[in-house]
Amino acid sequence: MKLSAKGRYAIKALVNIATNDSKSPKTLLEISKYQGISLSYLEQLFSLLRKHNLVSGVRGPGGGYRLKDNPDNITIASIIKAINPENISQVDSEKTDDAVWEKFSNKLTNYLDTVTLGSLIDETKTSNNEIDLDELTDYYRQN
Amino acid sequence: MKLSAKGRYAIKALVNIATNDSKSPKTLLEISKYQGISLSYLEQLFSLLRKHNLVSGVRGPGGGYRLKDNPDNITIASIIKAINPENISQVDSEKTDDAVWEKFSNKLTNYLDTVTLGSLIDETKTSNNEIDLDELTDYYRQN
DNA sequence: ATTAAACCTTACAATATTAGTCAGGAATTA
DNA sequence: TAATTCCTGACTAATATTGTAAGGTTTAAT
Repeated sequence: MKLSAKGRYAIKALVNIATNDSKSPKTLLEISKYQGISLSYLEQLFSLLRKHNLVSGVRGPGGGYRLKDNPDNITIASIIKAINPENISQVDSEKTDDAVWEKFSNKLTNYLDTVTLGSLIDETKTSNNEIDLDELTDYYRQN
Repeated sequence: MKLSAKGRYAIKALVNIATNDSKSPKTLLEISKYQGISLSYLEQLFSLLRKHNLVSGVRGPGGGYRLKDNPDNITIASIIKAINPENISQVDSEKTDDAVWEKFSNKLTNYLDTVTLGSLIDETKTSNNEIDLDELTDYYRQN
């Protein structure tokens, strides 16, 4: 479980996509401009995110990226796991005899499994394209 | 909020001290042998931990380190904060305009404020030098 | 056909972290 | 007083992180 700038970029980018009001998918170029990060770096990140089934890419003009699931179903733990290549399984198994760290790591992972993209999105901010049912109900009641 | 090997060493070392059964304080030499890490590196870590009032050193022969507080009162957040010099306040203030990351960081810090050293120590393992009150009560009830 | 975008690969470089050495103190107590 | 330990700071080498650059291929909309 590693928390670094890489993870921060990934989480921010995914929130960016999650809050995308447009019908068409979000391009990495837009995200790169918004976050002030190179397109190339984002491509590397999204290659991993795509391989781990968190996003799906749409090629060609008008293409871009969409989330593969509802923001409320995408956890921070799954994002961090996706971008952290844990190929070094030998090192990992060496470390697993460390009960203390394993216990903490488990606690943290369990927690990050409860934090979703949706929970990071400001609840008051509603999409332009979506209908707020409560507002609509209030409107009808008053008229 | 940075989670790295440095933090792992610090947390492990503090748990090591917390579970120290001996009357005398735990020496860094013992910890360095146990963890397979250099004494000098540990000294650097403990310099920070001491400055942040998490441990107190006892000098001279038979000296070593003790926790400054009960393991249940020492949080992971406070440990990580202690060993991560956040001198780079400019970078921090630049980043604070990032609502998403700030929200996540706050959530994580709040969580790590609830995880204590005590919660990482195996509950079943009781110190040799301490009296288990429940056991004592049971003993008296039976006799 | 042209274009915009994903998608892929490799190389490169700046910076940060990790892990440690070395050298010297200062304080404490057996 | 000598052993033990804390404490400090400077320095270094190896490695990992973080990111850019530069090329390409594939796909689909216009």
